[in-house]
Amino acid sequence: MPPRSRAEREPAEQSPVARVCVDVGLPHLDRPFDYLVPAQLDVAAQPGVRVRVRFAGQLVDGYLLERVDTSGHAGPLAYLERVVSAERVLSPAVLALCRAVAKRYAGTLADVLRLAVPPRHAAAEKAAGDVLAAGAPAPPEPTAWSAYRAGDGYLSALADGRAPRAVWTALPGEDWPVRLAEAVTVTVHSGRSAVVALADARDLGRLDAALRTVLGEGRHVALSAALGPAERYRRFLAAVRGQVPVVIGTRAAAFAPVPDLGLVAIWDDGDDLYAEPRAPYPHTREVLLTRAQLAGAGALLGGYARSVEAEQLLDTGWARELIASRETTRNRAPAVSPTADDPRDQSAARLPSLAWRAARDALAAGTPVLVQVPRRGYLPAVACAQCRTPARCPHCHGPLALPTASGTAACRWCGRTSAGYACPACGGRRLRAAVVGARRTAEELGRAFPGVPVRTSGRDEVLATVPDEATVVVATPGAEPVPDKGGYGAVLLLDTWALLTRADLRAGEETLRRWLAAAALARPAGQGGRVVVVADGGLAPVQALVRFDPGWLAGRELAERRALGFPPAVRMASLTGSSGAVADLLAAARLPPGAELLGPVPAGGEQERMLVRVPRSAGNALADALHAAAGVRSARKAPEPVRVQVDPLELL
DNA sequence: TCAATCCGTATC
DNA sequence: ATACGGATTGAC
Repeated sequence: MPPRSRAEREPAEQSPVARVCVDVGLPHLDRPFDYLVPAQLDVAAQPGVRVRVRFAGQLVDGYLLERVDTSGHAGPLAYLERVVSAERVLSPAVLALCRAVAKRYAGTLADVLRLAVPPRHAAAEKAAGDVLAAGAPAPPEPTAWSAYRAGDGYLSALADGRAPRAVWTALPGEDWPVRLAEAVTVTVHSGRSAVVALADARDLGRLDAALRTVLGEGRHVALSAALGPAERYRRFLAAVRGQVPVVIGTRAAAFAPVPDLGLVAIWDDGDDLYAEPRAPYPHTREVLLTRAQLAGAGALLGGYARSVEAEQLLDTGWARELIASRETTRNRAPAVSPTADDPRDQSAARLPSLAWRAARDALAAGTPVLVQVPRRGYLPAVACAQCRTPARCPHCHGPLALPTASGTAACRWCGRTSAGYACPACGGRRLRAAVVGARRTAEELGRAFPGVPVRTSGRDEVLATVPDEATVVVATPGAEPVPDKGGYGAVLLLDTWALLTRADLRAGEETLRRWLAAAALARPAGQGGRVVVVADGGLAPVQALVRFDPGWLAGRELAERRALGFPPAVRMASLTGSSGAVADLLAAARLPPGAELLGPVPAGGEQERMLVRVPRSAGNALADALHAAAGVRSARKAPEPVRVQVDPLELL
């Protein structure tokens, strides 16, 4: 009910001052503003509701953060214009989380709130949430967690209402959705709630199904951007209203409101989908860890692989290791053999003979075969057909694009065509697509294994499962179908050099992560399960795969990051913009002592990038300094923006 | 001396 | 962003 006229408005009797976070993206306005609550809005104007206020002459949206008795503001206060909805979408705990995330990432609270609270959908709000409050779920049964050394202890700690923190290295073949559902269920039984983050819709679907079975129907909601706005808001409201104790979902679910948090969990935290693309670019893992810290909740970082950040949590003692014994791991793992990528040793379909034999034997035994190939165009576009050296432009060293029908390859940077290309390494004159796409690989394999069905699973068309029979599946990383039962008889990892030679700090870790995701779907060696990786057996990621020991590689990588001074061993910020704007920001910033500047390097177009490096202990000071400097610039109406990213994923 | 305009600054 | 205040400029 809007007030009829300005003159009639009177302030509410109790706590007439509302502190409001206005939704403007300007860093220098990143603080609450005080408004008077008109008596008519007294009841609706509760902390956490959306409001509309007049700000600098225009109506803007905002969140009511708190009600207080008096304002420190010297001038007169304006009245709240409207309470958009009485729904309290921002809980105190989530507000505290958003503030911490904004601080950590040098961003504004308004920006983080946009990530945390989905857009309102009035119709969904009106339709009274009728999520069925199901009866008590079945008591948890003894679980397969005892295969891990501290597994039972971890679960009983959750059941006892404590807050254990662990990095969990899942066994090959592990039914991880069920294990996660068990951890969530014992937490719910302790009277607390849980939040679980998954990288993509497929993983989300698997955990969703496991929770229905283990926890019971109607006790959780799954949030993802793929839902329409109405359904997304409806499920968010179910959580806000305390109708479900468990929220699972992709990135944004890490902010989901649940009462009395007992556990945060994330599966496969190395997946780069967890890096939020919108300002201030927080990483889901960091959001959840911050949340566990603030709420005193347990934390579980699970995966077949181990990220360097997870390794660091073990190294600092923040989390404990949840891992099976070497013996158990050996018993569950397939046999892994590296084989050289030698063009002279190729049987059918460009397969090295070892890989071909492994596939043939698995098919003969009536088991499925998984072939993992990198996504087409993944990196170097074109390579020498003979020695596979990536083809580079002779003029500017940019990558060459696929040869056109006329046989010339054009540079993707400078556009020059090089008709008479000769490989600088071997003198070869023929070029080929560096990564053979999944589809063509499938055609070639179909010819190599006549009579066997060959299917593909890629980004555009993902197969969820594969039956336990003689079938070849060609999949790109992340799209590997899960075997109905038993597991693959053979897993072939092809064109691995395209992953390994990526110019990325995380290439080794990322390669192992993708290999393990495929290899973990193979049968144990005792049941004939084999993995053939077409790569040099001396490489560290290959050794880690052979031993199924991702912790070993993560430890090495962490040591290397320390030596090189890269995150997570240090805190870094990247500043991207025009060279003038970046210099301007740095001039305005009071960087903490010992801050080191790296760069500038060109960052595409007119843009360039500077890196600022500080010890981890100065991370907060760095973020504060950059946020303040951005505020000074925006107050001055500096025309050119600078993008500030703290610990960005792609650093090289 | 006054009004139109420019610039800087706060935005409750 | 926009709105306001104080300074600046130009014409009477």
